Amino acid sequence: MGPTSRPSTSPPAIDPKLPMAPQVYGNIRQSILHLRLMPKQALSEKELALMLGVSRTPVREALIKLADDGLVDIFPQRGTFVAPIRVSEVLEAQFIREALEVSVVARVAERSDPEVVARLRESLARQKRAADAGDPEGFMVEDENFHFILSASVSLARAWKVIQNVKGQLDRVRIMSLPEPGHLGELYEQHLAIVEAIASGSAAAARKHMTKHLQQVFRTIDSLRKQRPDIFD
Amino acid sequence: MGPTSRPSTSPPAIDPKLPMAPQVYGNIRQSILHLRLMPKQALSEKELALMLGVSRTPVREALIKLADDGLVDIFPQRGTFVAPIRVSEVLEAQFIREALEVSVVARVAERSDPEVVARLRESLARQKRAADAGDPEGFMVEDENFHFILSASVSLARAWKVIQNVKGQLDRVRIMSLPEPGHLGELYEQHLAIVEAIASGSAAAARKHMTKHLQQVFRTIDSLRKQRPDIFD
DNA sequence: TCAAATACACTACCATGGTAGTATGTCAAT
DNA sequence: ATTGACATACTACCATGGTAGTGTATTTGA
Repeated sequence: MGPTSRPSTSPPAIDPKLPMAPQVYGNIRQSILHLRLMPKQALSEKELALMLGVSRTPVREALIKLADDGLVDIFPQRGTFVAPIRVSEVLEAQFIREALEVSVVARVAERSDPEVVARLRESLARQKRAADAGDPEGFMVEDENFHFILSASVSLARAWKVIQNVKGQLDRVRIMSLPEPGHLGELYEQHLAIVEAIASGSAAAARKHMTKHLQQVFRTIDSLRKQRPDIFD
Repeated sequence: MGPTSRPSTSPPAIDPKLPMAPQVYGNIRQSILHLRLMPKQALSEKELALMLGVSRTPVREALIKLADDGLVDIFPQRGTFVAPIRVSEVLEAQFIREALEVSVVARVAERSDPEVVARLRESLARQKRAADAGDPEGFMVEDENFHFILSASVSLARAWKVIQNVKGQLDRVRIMSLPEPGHLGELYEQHLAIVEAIASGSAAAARKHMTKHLQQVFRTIDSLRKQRPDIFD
């Protein structure tokens, strides 16, 4: 691989000027979500600290937060392990996310702010480009941004934080299914329908389309359990 | 105060056999919610560690988690402070809680499990006793339990965790308003209506009554802002 | 050969010392 | 009287050593 080629998802380097703990958290989290750290794999504070070039304290703090997210299991005095993909927890994360995002998008549709709609349409354009180019990584980033715009536009920062946290349980299956042919286009169409509902000021339609969009993950889980039964509970 | 009198809410003692960090977290959290630690008050790792008889590490970990809950503000290299009651954050917490609990109770009503209804009625009986006795502390405990039963009965442990976390923002105002005359009875009646809806299997009615119940806090905020403007942002 | 006892390597947890960064109060210079 | 430099006293953050508890391999007993 030449210096110009971008690794599929390189773990971001650690900046010694910034607080270490959040960076370590983000780094490990991304590694788990992208399955560089495989489910059930043992993680050791000492080893991670060595790899990331920091001491054990920020690593420990990061692992505690990841345990809170349900992405790692900490067994006191025994060890810390990447959490297996537990279907029940994925479904519960979906339930929580759906409850929140549907409520959020309803509020967005009630306001139906043209400036917000414009920003959403810009995001849609970028999504279309990524989908047409067959760029799952790029699409993923813009997908995140799309959903962020919704929460932020109605000043629900905390809701976004909660969604982000529980979404970790969903992202591992979502990321694995992204490369499937036609999938990106499907997601784009669903986003489009949501924006149209918002633009028309119909909270009920926005709710409906968001619900359908988020329940897409059910199909993803089914197909994935057949292909990769090894990484489930 | 004699040895038989129970302090209104004594901070639970630290058990050296159990993991310290969660105990410290719970202890400080309760102190904040019950306003023994006042908004904007400075907290120092060292001082808290000394008071609780533990080292600074578990205190630090507890404070990090409390910062995540929005109950303390950590300013790196400057200090940690009990978060003021920010109305915008209280309202957002209400939004999140409402979205989740309404979805939960709808699911509970869809199932309408008689065994669950029976457990809810038992909780109602205990609430009534506490309300009639004018025991806000006892009512509060049973209130928590009531809402816990709802989430647990449909196997939504994570949802309960999320609700608990964001509810911290609401509890400070809720706890202050509990002693108001007639308030306990009101809450009891609202709980009762919710249980009736569940028993009749009407998800729509359950949603409606839960929404109304949770929006009670709006009135609480209004009256409290007039009485105690000092503790708001 | 097999079971119980032991030693070992490993863990997360807690305690504590060092460091860089920030606020405040003191004092000199203008 | 006001401003600037400097010393001091804090802070959160990170590094690291010690400890009790846990699995596993090894040895010891028959």
